[in-house]
Amino acid sequence: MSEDNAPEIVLALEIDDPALADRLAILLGNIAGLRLAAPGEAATATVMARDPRIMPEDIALTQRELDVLALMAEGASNKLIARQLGISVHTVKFHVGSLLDKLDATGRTDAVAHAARRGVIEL
Amino acid sequence: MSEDNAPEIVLALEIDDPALADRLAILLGNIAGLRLAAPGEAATATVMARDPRIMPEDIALTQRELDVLALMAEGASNKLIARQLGISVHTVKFHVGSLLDKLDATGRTDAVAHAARRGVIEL
DNA sequence: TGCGAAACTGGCCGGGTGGCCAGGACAGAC
DNA sequence: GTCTGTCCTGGCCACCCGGCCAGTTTCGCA
Repeated sequence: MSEDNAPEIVLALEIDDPALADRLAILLGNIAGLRLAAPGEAATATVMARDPRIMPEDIALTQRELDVLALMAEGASNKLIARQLGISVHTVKFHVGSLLDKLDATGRTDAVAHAARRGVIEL
Repeated sequence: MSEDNAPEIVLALEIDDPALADRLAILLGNIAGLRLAAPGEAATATVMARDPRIMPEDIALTQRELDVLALMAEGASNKLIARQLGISVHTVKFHVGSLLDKLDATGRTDAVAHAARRGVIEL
């Protein structure tokens, strides 16, 4: 047992392609000393599709949207963002609306999560 | 088609920690349908070390709080979380309140960002 | 057996959020 | 000129969120 100071390795799958993710999950599912991370669980290592994150430069966010997004990620409210950027709350809402649209998110929390996943912002 | 519609999966290891890389190489080395990439070879997916980010033994979150947190990270509303977990909205709010407190966050967006930063959840 | 922690539920309410409508200023491309 | 896109602003409104009060049950542990 001297060897077993090594704890189980927990692998997180971060793969968009469902087919590939499935195959990997099956292949990696039954290996002693290794298991897949439960959703939301902290992992030892991550399996990612080739080309970590920065896939395309798609999403095309404007500078102002990036400003707003960054502050959103800090947990700032619309009012605070408005004050920070020197614009009105209405304008902030406008940008937030655009972000929800472009990031295909249902709310600001979802927007930040999506953006982080895609590498648009760094948490 | 005996051999498959499913081509071999090639995994690249990008892990700095030699001990961990070794263990993974051994574990992943003998799995049918999967092999490790030769140096420089194009891979299907990559295994990366999780950011050494501050790992938390600290932040003691209860199982229920983790459930709620995971759903929050998906952008779910309190109502949706309640339905998902089969509990009332009030209870969800109760757990969210605890999370904001424990994670030192000002709102749910901030809570998810903090949790992700600290490795409590995977985005 | 009592005690605390965790989980759960309710009501109430001020303020935040997001969707909708409308508009204007200003740049660059056609 | 016209047109398109970005950025900016306003009002209105239904809904959501987070914080406050209160309570119950269930569980393990001392």
